[in-house]
Amino acid sequence: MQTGLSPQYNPKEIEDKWYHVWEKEGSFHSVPDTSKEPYTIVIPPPNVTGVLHMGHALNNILQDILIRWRRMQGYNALWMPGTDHAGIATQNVVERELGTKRIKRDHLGRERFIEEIWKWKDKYGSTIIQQLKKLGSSCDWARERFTMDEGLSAAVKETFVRLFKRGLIYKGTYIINWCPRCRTALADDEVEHEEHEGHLWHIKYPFKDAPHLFLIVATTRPETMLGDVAVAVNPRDDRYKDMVGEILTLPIIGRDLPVIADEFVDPSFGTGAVKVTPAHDPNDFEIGKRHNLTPVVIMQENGVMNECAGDYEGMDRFECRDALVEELKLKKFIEMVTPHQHSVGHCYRCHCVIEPYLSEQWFIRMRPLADAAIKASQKKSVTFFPERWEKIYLSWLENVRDWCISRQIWWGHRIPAWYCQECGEITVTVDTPVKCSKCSSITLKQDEDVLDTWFSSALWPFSTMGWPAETPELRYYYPTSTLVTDRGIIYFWVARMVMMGLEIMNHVPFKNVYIHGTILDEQGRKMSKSLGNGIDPLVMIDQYGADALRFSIIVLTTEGQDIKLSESRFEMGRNFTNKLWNAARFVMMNLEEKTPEEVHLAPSDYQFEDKWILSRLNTTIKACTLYLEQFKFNDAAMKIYDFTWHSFCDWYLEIVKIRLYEPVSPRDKKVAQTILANVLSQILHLLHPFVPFITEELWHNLKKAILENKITIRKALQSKYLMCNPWPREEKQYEDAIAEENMVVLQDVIRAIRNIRNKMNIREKQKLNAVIAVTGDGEYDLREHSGLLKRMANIDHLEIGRDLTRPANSASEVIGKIQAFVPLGGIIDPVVEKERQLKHLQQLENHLIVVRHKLENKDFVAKAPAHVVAMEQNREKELLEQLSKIKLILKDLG
RNA sequence: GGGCGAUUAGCUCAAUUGGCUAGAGCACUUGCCUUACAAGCAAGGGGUCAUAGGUUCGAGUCCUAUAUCGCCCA
Repeated sequence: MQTGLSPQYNPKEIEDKWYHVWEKEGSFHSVPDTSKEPYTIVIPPPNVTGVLHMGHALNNILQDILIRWRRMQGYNALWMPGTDHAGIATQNVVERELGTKRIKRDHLGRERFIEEIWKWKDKYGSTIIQQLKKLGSSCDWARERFTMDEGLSAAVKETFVRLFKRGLIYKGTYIINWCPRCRTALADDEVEHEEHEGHLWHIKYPFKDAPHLFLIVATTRPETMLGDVAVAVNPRDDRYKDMVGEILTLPIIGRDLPVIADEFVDPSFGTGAVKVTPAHDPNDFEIGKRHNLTPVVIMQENGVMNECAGDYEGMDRFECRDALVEELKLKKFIEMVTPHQHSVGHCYRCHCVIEPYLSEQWFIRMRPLADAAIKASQKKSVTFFPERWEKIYLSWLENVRDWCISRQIWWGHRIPAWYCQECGEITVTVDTPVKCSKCSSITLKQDEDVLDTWFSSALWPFSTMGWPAETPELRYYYPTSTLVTDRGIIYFWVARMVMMGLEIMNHVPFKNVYIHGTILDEQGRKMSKSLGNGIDPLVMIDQYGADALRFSIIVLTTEGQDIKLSESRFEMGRNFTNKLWNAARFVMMNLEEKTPEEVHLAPSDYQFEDKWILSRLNTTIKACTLYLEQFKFNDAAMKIYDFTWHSFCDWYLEIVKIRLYEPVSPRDKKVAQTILANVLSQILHLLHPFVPFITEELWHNLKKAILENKITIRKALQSKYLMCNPWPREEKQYEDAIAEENMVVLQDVIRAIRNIRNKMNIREKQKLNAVIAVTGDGEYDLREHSGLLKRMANIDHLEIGRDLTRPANSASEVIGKIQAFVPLGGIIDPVVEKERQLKHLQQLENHLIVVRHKLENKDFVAKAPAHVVAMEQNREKELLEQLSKIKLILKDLG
């Protein structure tokens, strides 16, 4: 018996091989074909700077399962891959690298710096793509896109121009979030808020006309007082009512500050009087507008104080804070300092403290776009799985503010707006204009800024399909079917894609959104580089194999819950792939015939166990398909796992060994071989989306063995590769409830006898005799299955009959209406046996108490459904019968 | 401050929408290298379902509080 397969599964020998074959054969490639239904997923494009982490792994495994499954189901499945140019992140990476060579981007200039980034991208940008391939991702690589490539850039420009013309994009001067390190504006959701232990400084502002009197304001950011233009109080605050209209003197600087009244001021915060710094605080900006105050900007773009900061010019903002507080203390302007916890915004790219900053930027008017996106989910044009995420999506859309889309960096899509140097007119067009649209001057200068990366990502579902060109792809694949992503980018990406899809394409970009959990470490913390608690998926693939990684991760993924992960969890997947490997090895070893003959089977050829395993398989196919339709990946995986291991391997393989080793007829052996091959083949099909490599490898070996040995396969071996074969279908004719019920009884009896063997210290190899007594009419004709029973429990002489009595010196077990007696003669340990029986007696009595308690409750009998009552009554009867049997045995034992 | 999620076996998680004695993987105990697999086989042990009330004939499941932990938003 040789199969050429090693007794241990070695993933390294096969994974790369199959990936290359699939790719070379174009198996991942999809082309529009109106005779087939499309199933489309666009990948959440990873950053070009990215390196595969566990979050990516989970995200892409889920997508690959869906794509492979739908492809097998006959859909024209497209998984559109690509990467994101990640403006700020990529620019930071390249700047850092140049920094090691003591080169600054300002020295290089814009064009040469961008050249450097492209060079970097060409060199490292495909890292994560190669890593996705290691996972087995069946993306259509021929269609791979990059958010900065020509087509996508055209889509960005076209969208910008359209939105501008529709009045949805405007330019204006507002308070935005400014990162002094990245030297750019950020959108609201690009700011991460963290609670900080800070201080509340109470500062005395003297009255101009009475410098010995003060009004005290409280602030968490004292350095911003340099930009103060007023002090505001609540108009209903009696403490300050009389002071409204008075003039204060800004300490240090000496600027006049009017005391103004504004509803916004919360009388309970601090002293109830707040300094107003319109250039450095969003609320103050609004107050400033209401009161016609001129903002004073006190900081440069790099966080260094400017000329308006007086003596503090040239000082970093935090140094300035310390120095200024010192000076205020010295000059007795500090009333008091109290500890104060407040939330501080940080840049999501560099973690630097964000500065609210007055600046002229481009914005998208969000209200109309958000309203459309809200309607889309309310109408279920977009459905979230699990559905609770819809609320998160809605709450953001309902409260969204205008989106600042301009970034003061160099790497990205340059804003298609040109300024006339003569008349100041702004021309917004897709193609570079030659002259001003108003005065025809040719002195045009393009806006220096680039667009937020998420602007281009928002177009991803249609820009990747060729839009703005009217491509067959766009018509065929849009809208896409499912989006799979992490909850972290519901705002950044999912909501914005919906808005842009509706605005530009007049249709949502995807029907379903599946939000999966976040991968955490063993202690439930997020995996991060700084904590060093990450698990590298590539190391895990190297150690356990990609399939083991995939299967383990999926088994742990329950309904969008977060996943606590440790390295040892991958053993589960490895053990399973090894089990599968060996089960297949066993099947193939036993298909081999010297002179194979073709036999066509009829259902009448099937033995009991054949009918049983086919019925179980059928149930498994049905459940697995249903679970996948509901995005219950782990239930689907567990179902096949359980069937493969605990039905097929533990029972079917063991039961049919006798038919393979000592066949009663060549035909019956052939029957067993055929069922083995067929069931294994179906298992490989069901498992393929989860563990693509090992299943493809085994299926090819199996296919070869099937053909060589003239096995009639249940399904024609259609495709060249398993990945292109049809997904198994539920077939009613294989359903066999009786076979399933009977097998449960047989398994119970076999386990009971094995238990006796174990408890009495009798080796497995030693044959025993057994007497099986069936009470009453004996629902199960055990005699029909006595062969199976004898073999599986290693019984020599077996007597089966109605109401047989217990032979002397027997160990016994009660299994429902059946009693199994194992005569042990001198080797029985009466003490152990009595203990066993007493324990069982106790269990049954406990159960009886519960059942009787229910039945004695009149309300239960009256109000519970009849079948529930009948069930309990029946149980009571069974329990009483079993108890009487055990009591009899105990009496015998003395 | 608001919202969401979690709390079930030593650990990590299930439980088909309220109805059999709450399941699985890992870990544990006992016995096995039985030629598919020791990454394995066979047989076991292990749970006051966070707490307190409530609804119901019946609650891990529904409701109301409370506690602890986590995430998001302000």
